Amino acid sequence: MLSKNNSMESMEKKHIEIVLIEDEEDILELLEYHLSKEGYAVTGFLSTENVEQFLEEENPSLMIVDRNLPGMEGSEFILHLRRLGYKIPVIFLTARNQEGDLEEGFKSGGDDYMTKPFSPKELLLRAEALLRRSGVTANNTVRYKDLMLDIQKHQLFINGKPIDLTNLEFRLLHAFIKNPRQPLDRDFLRDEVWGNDSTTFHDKTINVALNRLKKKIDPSGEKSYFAPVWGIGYKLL
Amino acid sequence: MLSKNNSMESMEKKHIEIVLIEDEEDILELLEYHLSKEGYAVTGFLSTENVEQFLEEENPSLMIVDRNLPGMEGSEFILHLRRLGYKIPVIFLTARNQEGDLEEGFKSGGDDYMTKPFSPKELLLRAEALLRRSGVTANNTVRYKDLMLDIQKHQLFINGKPIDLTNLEFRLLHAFIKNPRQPLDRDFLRDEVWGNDSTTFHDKTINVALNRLKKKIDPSGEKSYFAPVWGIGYKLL
DNA sequence: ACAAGTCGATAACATTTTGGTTACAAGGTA
DNA sequence: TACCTTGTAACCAAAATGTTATCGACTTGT
Repeated sequence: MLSKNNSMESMEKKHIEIVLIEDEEDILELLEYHLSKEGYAVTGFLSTENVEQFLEEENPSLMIVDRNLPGMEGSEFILHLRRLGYKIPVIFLTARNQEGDLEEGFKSGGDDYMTKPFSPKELLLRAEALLRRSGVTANNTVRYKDLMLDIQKHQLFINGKPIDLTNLEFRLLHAFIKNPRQPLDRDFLRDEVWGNDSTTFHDKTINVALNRLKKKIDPSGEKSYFAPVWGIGYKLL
Repeated sequence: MLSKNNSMESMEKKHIEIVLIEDEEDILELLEYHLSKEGYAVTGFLSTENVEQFLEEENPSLMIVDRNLPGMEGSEFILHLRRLGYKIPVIFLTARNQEGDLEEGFKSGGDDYMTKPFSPKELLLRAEALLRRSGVTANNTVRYKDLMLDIQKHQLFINGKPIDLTNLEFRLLHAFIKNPRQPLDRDFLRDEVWGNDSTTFHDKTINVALNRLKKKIDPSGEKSYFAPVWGIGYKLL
């Protein structure tokens, strides 16, 4: 009964990303465990380092941040992010419990504030409430293997590294990622990527376009994302 | 100094309505006092009775509700309101501190939860944070990096230095600051900045307008706030 | 296995599309 | 009128995409 319920929740929340910043490793692991169990996709950090870079690539729905971090203070970091225009919901964690801290946390743009020790259950409830209130923004991304296509940003990431694609290349790759391992024939690609209106459509247009795409996402040719299907078209491996 | 600050805050928040439901009269009065002092328009109730009728007439921005009320339980009442489609933000108050209560409060649609005794200061901070997250913006400035847009004054500040913008330039920059790092396509900008009524809309209108904006906010071109997204539009970096 | 035919890969070149910039015109406002 | 704002047009540059040619690889029939 319980496990069934959990698996159902996993299904629902699978796409919700949460960022966790906490320098005490055991607490970080504990929270990661609880959040993952609920079906959230959790990414943990031991400091604010690298978090900003992460945010440029992903669009997490929530951040849970310790106030007391090595290097940059948690609230300082959030204030910094707010100044940069990030509106992501934030729950602060703190060992201290002085009103000044509380105020600093909220004033720097936090949405909620929990004082250690707290029950994981309460954190989950507060996270859920905050996500509900924020109107959980579904992450508009499509993934395949190490490829990640952010539709909104119109950007491809390979292992987190951004790769610039042209419009045509983007549509082409999108078509393949939507149908992985499927041979896509030339007619389908013409409709899907180019639009079926073109009366004159040269045979080799697709070849050349795919060739350019291949070179851009795998210049050394070591990964071989695509394979030709003779007489039909191509497929994404 | 303090009073001056308070009066300024009052000016800003004057129009924000808060509903308070609390059966202990002394607590009700205490909270009414603190909230009013901050400039909120507070309406207090000793029970859930009549609240629904009140909501039909007014649109308060926040409700602060005791869990333990005569007649109908606070969480039960909020659940009832949620079922009716009310999305108003809710902060629960409770004397008890058992996890079951907490869960019931959040599950019934509450946004935050405070256990008595609590400091009025913390309640104010939490109320403010929740209002901010709900989009009730008492302050009308938008920031992005070193850009600060004062909506009311219709003025841009760069590192505190005022820069005069034309109407069009202001709307354009506002659109971008509201969606930082996102490519905004030409159709979106036409709707958002120009208004979709225009039948004849030249291709280059946006180019020229953005060009003028770029020159005005960064004459030397060293900061590169904007980047073109080929075939799509532009984005604010 | 081999030859012919078909299709894909690739590179070079051509064309089209799109963005940047400037100058000028139309309209509004002090 | 003298400005200021905004739209329009013209031109150029850059980027993206299409076209063509050549080569090589696979398939098939004998």
